[in-house]
Amino acid sequence: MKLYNTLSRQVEEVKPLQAPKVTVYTCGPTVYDFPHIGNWFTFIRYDLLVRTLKLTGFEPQWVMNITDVGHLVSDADDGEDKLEKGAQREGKTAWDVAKVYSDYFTEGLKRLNFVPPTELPKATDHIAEQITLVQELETQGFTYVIDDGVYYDTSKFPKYADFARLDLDEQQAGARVEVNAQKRNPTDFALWKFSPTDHQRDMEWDSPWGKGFPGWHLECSAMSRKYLGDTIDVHSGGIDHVPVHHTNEIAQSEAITGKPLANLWMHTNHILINDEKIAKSAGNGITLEDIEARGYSLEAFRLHVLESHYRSQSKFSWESLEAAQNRLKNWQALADLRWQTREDGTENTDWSIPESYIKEKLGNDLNTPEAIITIDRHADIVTYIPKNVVDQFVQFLEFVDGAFGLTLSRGHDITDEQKQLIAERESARERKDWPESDRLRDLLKEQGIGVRDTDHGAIWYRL
RNA sequence: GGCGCCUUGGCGGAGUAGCUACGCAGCGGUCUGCAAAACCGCGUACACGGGUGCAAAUCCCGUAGGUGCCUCCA
Repeated sequence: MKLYNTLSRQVEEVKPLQAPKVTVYTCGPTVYDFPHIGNWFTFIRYDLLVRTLKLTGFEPQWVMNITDVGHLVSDADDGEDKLEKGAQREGKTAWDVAKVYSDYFTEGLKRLNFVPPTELPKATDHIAEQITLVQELETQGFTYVIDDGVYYDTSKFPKYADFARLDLDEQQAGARVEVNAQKRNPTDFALWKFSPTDHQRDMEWDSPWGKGFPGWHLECSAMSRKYLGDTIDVHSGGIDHVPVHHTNEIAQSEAITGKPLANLWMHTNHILINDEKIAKSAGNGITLEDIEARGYSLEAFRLHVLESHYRSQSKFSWESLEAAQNRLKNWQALADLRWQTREDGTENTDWSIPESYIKEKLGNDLNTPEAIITIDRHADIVTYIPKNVVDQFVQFLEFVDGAFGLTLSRGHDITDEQKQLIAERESARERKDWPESDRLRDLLKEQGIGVRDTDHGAIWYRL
């Protein structure tokens, strides 16, 4: 199993510390609003990672955090809290908002057929661990206190710029004006923010430094350590996290443990809609509900996600989703051949061949586009399944479902009545009673069943 | 200003050197009772200019355009 490692900027073999166990940490959602499809793109790709690790013989332990603490829009004093803002918008407390959207998210994982993560820890359940972490950093001299909080002094961590290959001096030259003049370095970030004095926050906790709330990078350092130990095998997140969030996580965790936070860092690229990034202000925040409202299945959406490579900046369009849905139908038609086996025939596909090919492609930095072709090819060529290989075929379908998170193997046969209609149509055709055979074909069509005639009889498929 | 990425046919999107994926859409044909499916052919696909190779979409240099991040962000 090979993956591109942001740390080395190269494709590397995954080498877990305690194989076959492999620890995976994913930076999860901030639950202040409905996730848009760009968010789901990312999470589906981590699901793919976990599935592929399983496929290649590993036993993944997958932890994805849920950020349910409201963090400031920026570290500047005038920043707004996303959760509190969401609460204001909906006339609720930040706690209510966090609950609603975190429930929505976990429900979404099920709707999209995710492998259930081993843990889905919430930041608000790990305040004590986060405070401990700040204390450890304080003991080791990495912190300082200013008016609005406890900060991390990035100049004390010499490797700070290494991970993202930042050029701190040049960056400062063109960066926007730093609002907080009390910070020692522009890259310094809050570990613990003090509550404002003029009003009460919905979410705040006592700490050795006063009432407040944790900085937003802190939870990942605290929770990954708690659940997966000092060094994670694969740490994943959106590409936008490289220069700030993950850089800061590394600074926090490695300052304390002296060990690598993760051996391999996987980052997914973002998608574009109409050549623009997804942003609430652009009004292109499409949700799962929008997809379903247009008549597309979430399974088609999942397949659409897998059609592009996770490191490329791919595009979303309704046309592409339509194409994915058609592709899925082709695959479903192939899967439905399991109900239409024949005793005789020379068709003799060895289903272990595409299986190992798909494994090989996925194992090579999750090359889903190439893996997908394999199934297309077979969906084109195979017209029936001999009875004696149906078990192997079903096993292949289960393999595909496991690899891509689909439900091809969970299909069901058509009803006896429908089979009867097909048989009647067959005999009508033998009698050359074309009006009757066309009537029966239309009847089946109304029931969502298409029929096509081959040299070895009629084959049905779902429309 | 800094750090990156990208540019493939009507659309989407693969492809790290040689035989030119795949899905969607179009045209012509074979086949078919009609369909469907499949297959064949077509619309001369690889931003531009150099370079290195017997050979480049694929490697190197440059140009143009686009785009992401540096601020919350998947």
